[in-house]
Amino acid sequence: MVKAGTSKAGTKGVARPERERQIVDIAGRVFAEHGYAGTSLTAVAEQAGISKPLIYNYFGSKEGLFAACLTCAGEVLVEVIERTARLGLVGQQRAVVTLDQFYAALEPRPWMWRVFRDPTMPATPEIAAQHDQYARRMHAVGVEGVRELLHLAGNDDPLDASAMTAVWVNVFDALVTWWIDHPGESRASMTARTIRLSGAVFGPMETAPPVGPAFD
Amino acid sequence: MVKAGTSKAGTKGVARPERERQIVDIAGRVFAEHGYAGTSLTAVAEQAGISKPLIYNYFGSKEGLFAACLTCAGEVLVEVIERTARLGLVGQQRAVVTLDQFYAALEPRPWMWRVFRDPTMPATPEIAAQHDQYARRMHAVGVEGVRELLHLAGNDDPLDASAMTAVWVNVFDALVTWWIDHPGESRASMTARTIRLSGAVFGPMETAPPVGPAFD
DNA sequence: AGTAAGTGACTTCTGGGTAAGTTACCATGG
DNA sequence: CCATGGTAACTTACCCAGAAGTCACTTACT
Repeated sequence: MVKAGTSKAGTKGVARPERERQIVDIAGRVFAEHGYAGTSLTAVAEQAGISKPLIYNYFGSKEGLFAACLTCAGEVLVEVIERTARLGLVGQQRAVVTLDQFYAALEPRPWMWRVFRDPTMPATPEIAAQHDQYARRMHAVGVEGVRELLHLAGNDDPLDASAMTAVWVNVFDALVTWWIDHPGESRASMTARTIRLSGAVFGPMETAPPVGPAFD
Repeated sequence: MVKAGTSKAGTKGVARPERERQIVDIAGRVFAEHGYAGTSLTAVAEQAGISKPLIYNYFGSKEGLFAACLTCAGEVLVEVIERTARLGLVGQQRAVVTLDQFYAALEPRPWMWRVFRDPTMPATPEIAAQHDQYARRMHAVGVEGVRELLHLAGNDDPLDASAMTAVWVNVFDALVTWWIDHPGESRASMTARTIRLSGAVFGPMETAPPVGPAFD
């Protein structure tokens, strides 16, 4: 033994699963703020109050840590969008309710959205495949709604539907990002704002949408 | 002298201003693809067919090179948006014409948009101030148009206008990014698509917009 | 000859990743 | 109730590739 008592090694009584959740949450925040490429694991470890090797112990690599964050984000976001789609709403109502559900899901962890859309995420096949899987499922739901809208306007061009879906996703992005930049706003006030803006653009809705808790 | 004739040093007959433009153009492309944080100047130099010290000679640092790209992008984009605003169009027409002008401006250098919105750009005060300056001017123009739209709907909330502007900017972003991802599309086909989508969402326009060359 | 354009070969430092060890918890057997 | 060893949680101190940044030098044009 060397100078017993001076070393700070040794368990702190935190079990692995809890510590992993903790690290993913911190890392997600840092990834969201600086992007994958701009993030150093030293900084993450510092923020999390632990040492770098522990991260490697649990996640294997920087990419592995990002993959964990991506899985966390992807699962939540896909779940929300697919569940909301099953409500069977259409048009403006569908849009507003989906946004409201997103706000609810992102309220505790706003970093999820940024991580999912990080343009600097690693370009490896593993990450790409993982991201693609979630993106496809979300895109499929989005395209379905968009195609219906375009069809009503007499447009069945698949490229138009693709572009329109991109627009729609970015509208989400704008509102979520705006929300992150205005931390004073609650989920409720964001949803109210969404309804006002939607009304200003498309005209007011006939019936109030069934906005409620995240899980009905 | 050491082994005269084997060295590859010496001018290649390219004047500094031209070489600078060249480097900015290449660097812009690389920054756009990998983000500032993910880009190495060695790679840029390689792509440009020159050596790294020349970049440092002309731009001082990696940040300086990025600043040059940002200036280039910011000037062009602000000029487009302010000039288009002066046309005095409103509503749907204004939106479509602005987008068309953006497509025209970005056709030769699509990287400008990505560089301007790079989330990994250096967080130094200099860069932040520079970016802010351009962003403010663009936002101001956007907010002006948006406020009018909202006012017509009886909404004068400044926060609503701010959020709506963010949405509007991201709609741009979506279409430009979609375009970058679909290199087969020309500016003309993008504008046509924009008009179709705008019509599907807001209803067809009464009068055709005056879409023309970048400079009238 | 003077200067602008240009480079090879360095130094330095950051950040991903690792080896080897330290400490606390927890089961057992006495 | 206490020693004792096994394991899981943790750290310090390091390696090393690659990228930022620099220096001394060379070549071509005028």
